[in-house]
Amino acid sequence: MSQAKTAEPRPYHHGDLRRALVDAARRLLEAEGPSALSLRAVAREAGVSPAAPYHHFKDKSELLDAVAHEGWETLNAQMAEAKARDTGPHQLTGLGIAYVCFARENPALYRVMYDMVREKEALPLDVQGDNDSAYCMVRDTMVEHGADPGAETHLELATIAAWCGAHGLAEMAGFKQFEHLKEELGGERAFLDAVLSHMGLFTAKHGAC
Amino acid sequence: MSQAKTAEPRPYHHGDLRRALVDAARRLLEAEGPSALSLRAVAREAGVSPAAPYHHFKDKSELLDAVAHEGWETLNAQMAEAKARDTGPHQLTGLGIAYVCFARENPALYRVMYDMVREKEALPLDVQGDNDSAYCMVRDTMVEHGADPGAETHLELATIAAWCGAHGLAEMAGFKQFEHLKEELGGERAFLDAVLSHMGLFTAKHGAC
DNA sequence: CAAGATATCTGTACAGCGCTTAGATATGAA
DNA sequence: TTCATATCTAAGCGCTGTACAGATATCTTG
Repeated sequence: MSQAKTAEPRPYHHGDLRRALVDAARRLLEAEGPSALSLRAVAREAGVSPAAPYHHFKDKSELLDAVAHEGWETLNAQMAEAKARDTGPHQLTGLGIAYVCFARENPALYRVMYDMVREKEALPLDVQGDNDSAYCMVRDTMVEHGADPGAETHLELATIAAWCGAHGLAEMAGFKQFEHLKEELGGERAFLDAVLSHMGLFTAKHGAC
Repeated sequence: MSQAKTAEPRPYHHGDLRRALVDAARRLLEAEGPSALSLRAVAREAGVSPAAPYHHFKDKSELLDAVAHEGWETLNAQMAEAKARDTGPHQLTGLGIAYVCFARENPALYRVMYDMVREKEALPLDVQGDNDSAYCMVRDTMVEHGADPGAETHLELATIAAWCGAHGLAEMAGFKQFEHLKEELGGERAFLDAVLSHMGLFTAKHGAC
């Protein structure tokens, strides 16, 4: 491509309202939670009129899509980092911990991410393709030194099972019923480690969050 | 108690508007999905004014609580039924299947149920108490003939791990990426069976949905 | 049966929401 | 300089959750 005609539209008035809107949304999300994420509130936070966002996003859900997309990118990056940090046999555990820790540290963002996933009924990145999505990272790590390569083990199914467990734990780790367990085990991190190891698909204990 | 003073409030005008509202909500939920569940729409469906529900529910979320509560009761009943149907070594698998099947057959209701759970940050029924909640049922079944009673097995953690896996699968089983797997395995039911069995905590395959 | 207390429901209203439309304004191209 | 176009504002529609005043039906008490 040439330089800056078809590549980037480069807005005029605001500089980059699209960017500013996504940032404002993330700021609101962290400060006030997912229920405060109205289009009008985002526009207010960004200092523009309520109708301005419609020149950059088809509707509200498209804005949330953009926020969620950045969330998935961050999650992918953090999991890649965890994988690079530990190349030993506990890599899978490290990935699981990284996943759950991200969700626990960014609960509002994780909720927006999964709201979008539920609406689309699909994980955000192509599972088939050999891209570097988190899902494929888990699957590949499973091949390298995953669970026992028994006769009945189906790679894709094992990956799905692991993903389901990690997602379930990510959503439920904060439940009040489990607080006594966290104390018993010595903190939330130990609790996450313990539950993941009981899932069988994340084999040993580790330290990577 | 005597007859009808402290027992049931028995409303006057409508007969039992509270009941009618919950039923209307469930009807709307099944017909139009969770996004159509506005308080006004429920009141419309029940044939009363928009303000009428406020004499029976503090606010909208309390109405949804009631709907979700009935959902959990139904789920508990279906799991108890599954447990009674098969008293053999595959009881745990039957419970897992019953859980996921309920969620898959009542997706909108399951969403309302878990929205409430996420908001309260707690499972709906007391996990500690020895009541007959689904959670306790899973735990007890695990004791009776669950996974291997190895040295490192912590009953509560194993139950949580199983619950996380089942919830994850319940939310993700419908994802488009998994359709080719369902075909490969011969239907969604076989897919659910296979993923659950890969979780390790639900041991063998079974037939109970 | 009469009458007052109370629970239930209606009508109306308000602020906030997502979104649309028409018009103003700033920018890039001719 | 002029025009086309991209960007933003102002105003408004129908919807939402919720509050309040008043009407009405039922229960309770005499």
